[in-house]
Amino acid sequence: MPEIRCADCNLRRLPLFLDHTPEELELVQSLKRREMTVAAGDTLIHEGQTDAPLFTLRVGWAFRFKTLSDGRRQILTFLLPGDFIGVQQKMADAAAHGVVTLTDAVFCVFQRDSLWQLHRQSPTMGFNITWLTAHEESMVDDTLLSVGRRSAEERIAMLLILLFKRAAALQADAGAGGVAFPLTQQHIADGLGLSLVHTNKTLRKLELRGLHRVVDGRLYMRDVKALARLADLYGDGRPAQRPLV
Amino acid sequence: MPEIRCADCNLRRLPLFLDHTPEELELVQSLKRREMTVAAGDTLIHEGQTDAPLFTLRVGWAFRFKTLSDGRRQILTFLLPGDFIGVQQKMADAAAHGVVTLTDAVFCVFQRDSLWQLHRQSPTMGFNITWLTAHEESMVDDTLLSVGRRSAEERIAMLLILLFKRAAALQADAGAGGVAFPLTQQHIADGLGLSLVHTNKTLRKLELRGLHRVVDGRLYMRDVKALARLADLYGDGRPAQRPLV
DNA sequence: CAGTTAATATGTCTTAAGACACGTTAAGCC
DNA sequence: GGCTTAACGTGTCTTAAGACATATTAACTG
Repeated sequence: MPEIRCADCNLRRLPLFLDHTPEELELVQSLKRREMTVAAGDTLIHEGQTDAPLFTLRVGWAFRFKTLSDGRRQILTFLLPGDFIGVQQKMADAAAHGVVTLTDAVFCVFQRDSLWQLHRQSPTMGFNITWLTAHEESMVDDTLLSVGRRSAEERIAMLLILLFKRAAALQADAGAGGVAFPLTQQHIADGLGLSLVHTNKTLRKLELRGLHRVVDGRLYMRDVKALARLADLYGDGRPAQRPLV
Repeated sequence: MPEIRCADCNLRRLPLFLDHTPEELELVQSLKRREMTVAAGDTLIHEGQTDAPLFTLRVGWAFRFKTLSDGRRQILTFLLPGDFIGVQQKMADAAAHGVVTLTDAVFCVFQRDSLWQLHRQSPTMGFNITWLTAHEESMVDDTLLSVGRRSAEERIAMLLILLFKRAAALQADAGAGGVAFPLTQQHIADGLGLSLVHTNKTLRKLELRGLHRVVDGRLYMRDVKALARLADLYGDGRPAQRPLV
């Protein structure tokens, strides 16, 4: 199967992503080494690995996580198409995080010094990298607020809304018929600092109250207003337009 | 009182910070508008404010936080001298976080387009900004792991170790006689997703076990090994050398 | 097609952490 | 010297979430 040219990348057609100049696209293209197809549940980056290259997730979902030595796991963020992966590894003093796929996935793999090359050859792309990194952090900030201060119900409401919006922004029809939702309840639990059982019960409760529905790997929102009230979320929160590396 | 020239900044003499070229220093100097002195407990950036300038914390401690509408507060990170503040506000789509000082503090204030100017005029400084942003994120990642998956005792052990190391790296004697520790128990609670009362009891328990001591606004480590074991922290974790903007 | 495994579901019991109600201590101040 | 206020400390009771024990269902597998 032929690899896609950056300029032809299907993601770029989505209104979620900013337009880039031909020069910028050419630069990104020149740093791209290959594409990599990975099965669901595979490890892309091992926890503690420090020599990983940079990736852009092109197809599929994944997540970043950390674990304690006795196995307790915390998922830091979920990764969706367009997410740029590996900036933290390049910088981290402390042990880094791992990355595992949730679905079959395709990644664009960049050469190791791309981070520097992007900054050196294009201030705009350098700025975009900073943007993406800051944006990633603000997602972790939100999760930290949830895990630290929200109840189990509130956390789940929050997660459902945010993931729904992110997923909807990646498809043409804005999620009217639901969105693909490849997380198991264990992933939700690990993302919210809850136990599997309590996650199941809470999810069940919200579903019974008619707030949402998960069937067959798809998430349907039934009462976004109620979920948003629960999560103490205001603003439409449509995801901002973002760069795509 | 005269403002300090970047090249003469006392922080730059610390081994914690990387050396910068005269050109880089000149660039930073040219973007600096003024210094700003702020009293302990004052608000530097209001939650939700989007037009804040960029700052570097030069003297004192502060913290970034988010709150829910009913007042529940989560501290995201603590800020120490050398920390660069405001990148997230510039990028955030969602409501941003606030910044409040813990002690009297001095900030260097940069003009509003500095983020772009740094990238445009110096790839190295642009790269440094990305570095700092990624580093900040990895601290939030660590906290999220704590809050999501560590017990109260473990969380407190973690926080004490990390803050002690950061504070020690900022003074000449590596913290042999303890380090200044301006947090109240309420701040610790808000940083770890605990209640004030439970924080007090847990802190008390660790102190009684001889693991640490807090007297008179200073933190003394009595048994770092035991604390590190509790926190499931390995590696000496000496903070990496970092850029200073 | 029995046999295994992953995911979801539910009931019962336990516990870590929260809530509430007080005390204590130290600092600032008219 | 009382008066106020902020931070710290402690005991008792409650509760949200965890632990454990089982089912159920669906998919995969040899």
